[in-house]
Amino acid sequence: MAPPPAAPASRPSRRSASRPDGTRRRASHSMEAVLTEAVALLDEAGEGALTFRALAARLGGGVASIYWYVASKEELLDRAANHVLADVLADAELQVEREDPIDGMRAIAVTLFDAVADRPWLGAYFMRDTELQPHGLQLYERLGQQTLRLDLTPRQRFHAVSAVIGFVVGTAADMGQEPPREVLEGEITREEYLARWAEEWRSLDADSYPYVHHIVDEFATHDDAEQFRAGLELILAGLRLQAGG
Amino acid sequence: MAPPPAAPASRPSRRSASRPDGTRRRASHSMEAVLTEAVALLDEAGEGALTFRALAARLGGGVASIYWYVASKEELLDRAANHVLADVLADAELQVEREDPIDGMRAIAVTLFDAVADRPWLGAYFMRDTELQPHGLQLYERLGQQTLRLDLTPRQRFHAVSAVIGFVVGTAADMGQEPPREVLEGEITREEYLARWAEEWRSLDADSYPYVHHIVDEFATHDDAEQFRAGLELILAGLRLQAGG
DNA sequence: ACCTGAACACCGTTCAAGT
DNA sequence: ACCTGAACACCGTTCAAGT
Repeated sequence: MAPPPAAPASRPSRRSASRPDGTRRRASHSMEAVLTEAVALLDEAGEGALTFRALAARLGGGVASIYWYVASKEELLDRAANHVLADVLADAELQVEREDPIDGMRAIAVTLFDAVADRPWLGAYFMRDTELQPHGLQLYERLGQQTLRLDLTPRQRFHAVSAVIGFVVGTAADMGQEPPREVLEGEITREEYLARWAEEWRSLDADSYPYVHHIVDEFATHDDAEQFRAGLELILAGLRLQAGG
Repeated sequence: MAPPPAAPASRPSRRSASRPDGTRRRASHSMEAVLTEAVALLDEAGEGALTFRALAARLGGGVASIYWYVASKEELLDRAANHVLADVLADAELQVEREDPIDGMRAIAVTLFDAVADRPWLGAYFMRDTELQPHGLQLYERLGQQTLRLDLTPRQRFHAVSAVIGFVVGTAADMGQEPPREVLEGEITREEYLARWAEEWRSLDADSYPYVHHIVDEFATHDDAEQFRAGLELILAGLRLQAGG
C-alpha cells in the first residue's frame, strides 16, 4: 500500500514562555499543534466551541496566526476531520482481513460509525474535499476494495459504497446531534428524556398514529448503535442478494 | 385521519406603509409571514442568507420583532422546516395508495428525498423536534404505516423506518451540500467539476487505489437521484427479504 | 398584544507592521 | 517564514420603552 500524501512536517507546539533572560518569545505553532488543539476543543465542548479566538488562546498566540496554516474555518474543519480519520483508518485496516467481503464492509462501516458517533462534527465534514482529506479517501478506497470481490458491475459497486457511506454518515450525524440542554446539564438522563418524548407520542390519537403507538416502546428503550447495525444489515442483505447470494 | 396540531392563526403580512394622513404605521407581521419569508430567503440564497436582520428587512420591521414569534434561530429553522414539510406531506399522501407496502415506502422516501435535495437545509432540521414539526411526525407515521402491512416485529419495523429516514436524510443532505464557488458562479458546470475531480482520482497510484480507478468513470458521470434510488433499493430488498419475500 | 432602537457580547477575516 | 494588534463588517440575543 502506498503512503498517503505526506502531511506537512510538524514540530511540537511551544506555548509562549519566558526565556532565562526574561525576554518573551513569540508564540510558535505548527500545523500539527493547530489541528490537535482544534480537535481537543471540538471534543471537549462541541462544534460551537471551536472559534479562532478560543483556538488562538489555547495555542498561546494571536488570532491571526492561525491563518498562516489554514485559509478559512472551512479548511480548518476539513483538516481536523482528516486528522482524526488517521486513527479511524488504522482501526479499519486492522479489521479488514475477512474472508467474506461483506463482513469486511460491515467492519469498516461500524468503525466509521463509532468515530462519527463520538464526534458528531465529523459527519458534516467527512469526504467533503478529498484533497484535504487523504485519510477519508483511503477509507473510501478500503471500503470499495471489498466490493471488488463481489460479483457486481462497476456501477453497482459505486452505488453500494455510496449507499453505505451515506447511511453511516447520515445516521451517525443524526444520532450525534447535540442532546437537549437538560440532558447536557445532567438534569435528566437520556432515558428520562426518551421517556418524556415517548409520553408525548403516547398521548397522540391512536387511530391517526397507529405506527407511532406501535413502536413507542421500542423507541423509548432503543439503543443507537443497535439501530444503526440493524439498518446496515438491511443494506448488506440487499447487496448480497444483488451479488447473487 | 386527524388534523395535525393547529397552526397559530395568521393574517397576511403588511409591509410598513404610510397612511393617507402621512403618518407611519408600525410594521405588522404574522407567524405565517415570518415563515414564508424565512423560507424564501433560504431558497434564494442558502442557509447563510437567513439572518434576523435580513428577515426583518424583508418583513419591513425591526430585528427584535421576530422574537415575538420564535424564541431563537433554532426554533425559526425548526418551524421553517415544518412549514415546507406541509407540501411534502401532501405529496406523500397522494402517492401512498399502493398495493405493495414496499412500493409505498419507496414513494414516500423518494418524495422526501426530492424535497431535501431541493432544500439542503431541510436535512439538518428534519424531525429534530416533533412538537415543532407535526408535519414531520406525520410523514414518519405514514412511512411507518406501510411497515404495519409487512410481516415483521415491532422492533424490526422501528429499525426499518429509522434506516430509511436515516438514509434519505443523510444522503440528501450530503448531496445537497453547497456546491463549490466556481460552480455556483457559473464559471464551470457540474460536469466539468466532476471531471476535474475525476482527473485527480485518475492520477492516484493504481496499485494503491484499485477501487477508485475502478469506479472513476461512474463517478464522473453519476446522477445523484439515480445513486440515491440504487441505495434505497438495497435497503428495500433487505427489508423484503426480512419480511419473508 | 405586538413592535422599535439601541446596546451587548460575540463572530470570521483582513492587513499593515513587526521579528 | 511566521506572528501580532487592531480594525472591519458582521452575527444572535436582550431589554426598556413605545403604541
